[in-house]
Parts: sequence; structure tokens; C-alpha cells
Amino acid sequence: MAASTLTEVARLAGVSPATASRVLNGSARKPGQDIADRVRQAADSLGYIPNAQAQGLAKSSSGLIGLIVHDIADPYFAAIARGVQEAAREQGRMVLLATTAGAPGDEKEAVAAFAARRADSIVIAGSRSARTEDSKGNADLAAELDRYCRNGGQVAVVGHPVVGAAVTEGYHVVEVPNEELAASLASELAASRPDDDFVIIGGPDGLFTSDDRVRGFQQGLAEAGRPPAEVLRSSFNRAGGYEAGLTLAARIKAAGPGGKTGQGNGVHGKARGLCIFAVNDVMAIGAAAALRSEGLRIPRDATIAGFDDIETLRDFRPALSTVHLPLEDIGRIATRSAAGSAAAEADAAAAPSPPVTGRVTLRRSTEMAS
Amino acid sequence: MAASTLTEVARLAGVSPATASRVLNGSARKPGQDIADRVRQAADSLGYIPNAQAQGLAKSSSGLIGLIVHDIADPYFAAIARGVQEAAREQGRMVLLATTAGAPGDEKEAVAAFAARRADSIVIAGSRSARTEDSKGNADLAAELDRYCRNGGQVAVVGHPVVGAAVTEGYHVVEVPNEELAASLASELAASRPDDDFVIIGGPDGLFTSDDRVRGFQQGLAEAGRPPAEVLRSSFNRAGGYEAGLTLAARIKAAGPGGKTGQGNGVHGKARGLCIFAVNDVMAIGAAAALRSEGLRIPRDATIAGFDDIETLRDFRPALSTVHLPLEDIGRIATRSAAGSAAAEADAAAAPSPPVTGRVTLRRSTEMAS
DNA sequence: CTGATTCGGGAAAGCGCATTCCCACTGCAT
DNA sequence: ATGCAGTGGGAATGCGCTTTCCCGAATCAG
Repeated sequence: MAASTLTEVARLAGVSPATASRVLNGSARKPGQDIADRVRQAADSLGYIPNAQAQGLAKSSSGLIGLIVHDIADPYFAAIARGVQEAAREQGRMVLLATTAGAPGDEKEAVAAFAARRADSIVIAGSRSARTEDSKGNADLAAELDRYCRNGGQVAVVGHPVVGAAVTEGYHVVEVPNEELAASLASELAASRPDDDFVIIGGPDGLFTSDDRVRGFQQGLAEAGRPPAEVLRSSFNRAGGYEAGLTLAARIKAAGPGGKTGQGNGVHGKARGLCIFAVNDVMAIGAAAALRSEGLRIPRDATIAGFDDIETLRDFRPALSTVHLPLEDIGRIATRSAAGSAAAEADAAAAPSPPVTGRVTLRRSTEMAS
Repeated sequence: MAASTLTEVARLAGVSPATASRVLNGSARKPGQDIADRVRQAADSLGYIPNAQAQGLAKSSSGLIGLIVHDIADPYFAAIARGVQEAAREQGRMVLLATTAGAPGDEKEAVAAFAARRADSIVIAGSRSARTEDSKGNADLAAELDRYCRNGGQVAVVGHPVVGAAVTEGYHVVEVPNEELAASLASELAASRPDDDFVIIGGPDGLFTSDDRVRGFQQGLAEAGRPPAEVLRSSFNRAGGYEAGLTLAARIKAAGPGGKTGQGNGVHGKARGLCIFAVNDVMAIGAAAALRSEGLRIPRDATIAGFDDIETLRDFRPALSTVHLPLEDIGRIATRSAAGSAAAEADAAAAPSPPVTGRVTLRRSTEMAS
């Protein structure tokens, strides 16, 4: 028994397919009450389910939203995905998921696949990369997006625009003030940790999100009259944080065995502590785990801060200082800004994009030594 | 500029649409080399992207996999989703996401939507419910799945079968040995905590996953010669765990202020500790947070264990004793078992479904008191 | 009571592609 | 030279639905 079709419903109801279509799916023309009832009854007596593919083909629009993330199991992306999902539901659309591990080549393919499915809009979350080895991929991606937009697609990018993207029509960017927030974090940290040296654990060079946060942090430090922090680069995940954490642990132990009151490193008689800024929470957690595994305690032997304020990580102890980002809202905003209708564009003109605001959140992991 | 069509490509290449179709998409008949080249060249000079909707309509199959979860931001589901996504990629399909907060009514709608999109298969993760208020929704869901399967769809359910599902054709269940594993956990805990009383923090009555784990744990306790544990019911998330944790904290403090050596509660002169089993990690973390907020320490004032071994929570301290579940594999297995082909069915006959195995993992949170 | 409008319904033309059928042609054996 | 299968390409049909166009009937003004 194959799924029943509109034609069958129409026949059962004794009307034409055109009429059946008009009553079953929102059409401008409303058939008479009695006919409508007959059709509707026929429809659910047959268990009729409209074929979305055929509908899509006929009106060339699919009710699909494409979402591109690096990794859906990463809580950062999962949170954004939740927002996207919610907004999609509001719009009566479904979300199509693609994960790419951040490879622009894969992202290009994902965009092509979405385009093939005639997705109404595409949301790209996850940091853009400016690394030279990605430049080919980025160019391809930009071209693909270009084409997609020219064919009427709407795309929203979280964070940084895609490198080399030329179109403006239908291309939206949800700005995340990474740099400013990182600067604020730095300045608050500088104030609360007057005697600490700072070090940054960053992601790979060229990752915009990472680079912005590093730059902002350095700037905040400079404004507070602090010297620039050293930057350790590693991968943008827990493992990267852990690795960098091991390096730092060794250094801390070498500098002051048994605590920071060892053989005074610094011109003042007073020993200097170390404050670590990891460019995201997951890396911070990794670094913290590394320190702990080396017998170091936080915030006693070093202090640490992250970025994102991942919900699942809030129960981590010592509570992680970080910058809160409304991840779910970001997903929602991105999805809405790519909702692509005349109304939406009018709105967009009025409010180019509801600004994303974060908040520095200092917690126990950078608390003053008692 | 609308997206170019196969016909345009064919015209440019000077061949018929049929031929173009044959070269551009895997067809049994391979046109001649020269023609193939011409077509391919025409295709990418036009930036041709096949219209998946039309393809789907024509061959009635969409290359889509529907995934139903309660909440994509929940790390449990996010992990499963990752597995599903990977398997989908292997199969050259894309995943369509639906979140339902566990409401059978929403799940039914999601299935209908997937059916409308002619998804090749559907993976349902997330606990089934047997609560009476859900019985109507469950029946509807079962009916919808039934219809979907009869129309050739493949369904894989993680954990428990949908209540009332009648079809067998195309209906797969990935069994998760919740009960057995919970029993093992109980027996190991009983051995390592000989002097503890046990208490269980469960989800709402009627949630299969929760009920299975509760039942298994009780059984394990019984086999170890321990009396049944009291069961506290609350919601299946962190908040629920937190709430139950507060209740328990009050109880612990009342029983033995300042530690468990207070006014001896028990026939032996020796005070008894409390070992808490929360039916999932997230609840366990919530309960732990509640205890901590009440000034209690783990494992000193109480010990606690969870279930799932959520990756993001592994850095939690004290490290949480739990039951490891290969979440990602589960997603992968479910997706593969619903891959729905003759070959897959032959495989399925050979290996009904690659068994999911978990592992009791005792860590610091239930460590022997020193 | 007639002519100009609506109004409600049906017929039919695609949407973009896969696929079946058909045909012209080649190569081979007879 | 003639018949045969085999091969490679094109014409045409249909997937299920939307939508334009058309037409008969009903409504209204004059």
C-alpha cells in the first residue's frame, strides 16, 4: 500500500485535484464549506500525507533550514542548534543538519547539498578560518554561497563573514562581539588579579573566533597597563586545552615548586601568580584538568578563565570564570535573520540584527587568593 | 538567475535530457566517454546542482534520515546525534532534526513531517513513556509509525519500543541493557559501600529508561542482600536532580549534624552513610550541586553515582561513578539498522542488531571513605 | 429582464528529474 | 549480401502537487 495521493483523495471526495489541493493546503481561494468538509474527511479516512517533495517542486521552496556546525556533540554548537531548532519550529520549517569539523571543503559540500534540497535558508555556525591551507576551501565555499544566494537563498553566518563572500543580497551576519568581550574580561581580570602574569591558550592561528578573543584580551590587558600575554596555540577543543595545560603546569612547577612563593621570579620580592585565559570553556576545562593532574590547584596555584559559559560546565568546580554568551539566542537570531521574506527584510532594515550581548562572569576559578 | 536545470545542461551539451541525466547521476547505462565529458563540462560551466526534490519525486526516495530527540542541547542526545550524523554521512544521506521534549504528540507530528518529506528512515531516541496522560499520544504515534512503515519506511527506536507499535516490518529496536547495567552498578556499589544506605533519584514514573534503571538497581541490591532503596521521583534533568538533592541534603543533615558520626542512626553503633543513585548523569550532577550548596561534601558526607557517562561531565570533580554507554555507537547502530536495503535486511537477519554494551565505571564520587 | 461581474469549480500545464520504451546504427555470423 | 543481437542515444511518460487559465452559474446593477 503506497502512500495515498492528492488525486486519490480528490477522487474519493468527488472533486478535482485542484480543489482538493486548495482545501488541504493553504491557498488564497477557499472552496465552499461543504466541499471542504468532504475533502478533509476523505483525506483523513485515507490517512493522506502531502508529499512535501512534490509540493516543494511545485512551489520551489522546501520549508527546510540548513544548519552547518563543526560538531553537534560540542555543547557550544548543541546550544546554538537548540535555538535554531526553536526558531525553525516557529517558522513551521524543519532543520537539516550538517557537520563539517570546520573544514571549508566540507562546508562547501554541505551548502551544495542544502542548495540541492532547495533549503529556504542556511545557518552557518562555527568559526571561519583564514588559514592559508583553507584558502582554497574558503574560496569554494564563498562561491557556493554566492550562487546559493543569487538563486534566492538566505544565509546567516554566526560570528565572522565567510572569507571572500561577495554577495550582500540575502547574506546576513550575526555579529558576536568576541573582541570587546574578551577585552572586558581582560580588564576585569587585570583589576582583580593585580599580581598575576597572564597567558593565553588560543586555538590554531587563523581561526577567527580564537583570534578575535586573543586580540581583544591583549587589548584589554594593554588598556589596563599590563604587558601582552604570551599565547600558546593548540587545537580548539578539550584536548588542546589539556595539552597546553600540561605545558603550563610544568612551567608553574619549575617557577615555584611547592607554590608560588618559591625562588622569587620577578623584580618585586612578591611572587607572581599565573592567570590563564583559554579562548573557550571547553579548552579551559581541559587546561584545568591538566593542572589538576599535575597536582596543581585552582585558584591557588593558578587561576583560569574561559569563554562561552557552556551550560553543562556550570557545575564544574571551581566555578569557571568566563564570558556568558546567549548561545541559544544566537541560534534563534541567526535563523530569524535568514527567514527571508519581505516582512523580514523590512524588519531587518529597521533593526539590522538584534545585537548579541555577552557578559563577563567572574567566578571562583579566578578568585582572589585568600 | 534561477538555478540551472538538467535540461539546460543537456541543451548546452547538445544532448537529450535523458543522456544528461544518465551521465550526471549514477545510472546503469553509461553513455560514451566523449559525450559524458561534454555533459560534465556543460554542467559545471553552468554550475548545475541537481534538484534533490525533483530527484526524490522521480525515484520516490529522498536521501533523508529523520532524527527525533527530546532536546538537542542535552549532551545525551547530542552524543547520539553525532553518531547518527556520522552514519548518515556514510550512507550519503542527510539528517533532518526534530525535537519534541518527549511529548508523544509532538513525536507523532515529527513522524508525519518526516513521512511527508519521504524520509528513508527515522531514528527515535529518547525515552518512551507509559504514563497514562501520554497514552493517547502514544497511540497516535504508534499509528503514525505504523503507516510510515507500511509505506516502506524504516524506523529505529533507541531503548524501548513505542508503546502499542504493531508493525514488525521495518521496525527496529536498539536495545540498551539499562536494567542489567543498573543491576551491575548496584552490585558493585553494594560491594564497595558495605555500610551505606541506598536511595534512588528517579525520573517521573512511567519513563521507561528511568523505570528500567530503577528496577535494575533494586534488583542488584536485592541480589546483594540489601534492602530495597527508597525512590525519589523528580524531573529527568539537572533541575530534577537538584531538587531531589536538596531533599536528601536536609535529611543527611538531620540524621547526623557535622558528619555521619552523629546520634547513631542504625542498630549498629556504626553510623551508616548514604549512597545516591541518580538515573542519569545530568541528574546526578544536579543532586551533587545541591548537596554542595548545602555544605555537604562528596564522597565524605554522601556518595553518588549516575548513568550514561556523559563526556562533557567527565571533568566534574569528584569524578562521577556511572555506567558508561557508547552513546555515539548507539546512534550509529540505530541509523545503520534502519538503513533499509535488502543487504541490510540480510545483515539484520544474521546479526539482529549489534548489541549495545555498557560498562560500570566506579570513580571518586563513590570511593571508600578513607 | 438583460448585460456586466463575481464566484466556485475543473482542465491542464508545468516544476525538474528518472526511466521505460523505441529506434537507428554498428558489428558479427551466416 | 542478409539477418541478428547488441549498443548508444532520444522521445515521451509520469512522480504528486500548485497554479494559471477557463467556463458555467449565480449575483448584481441598470
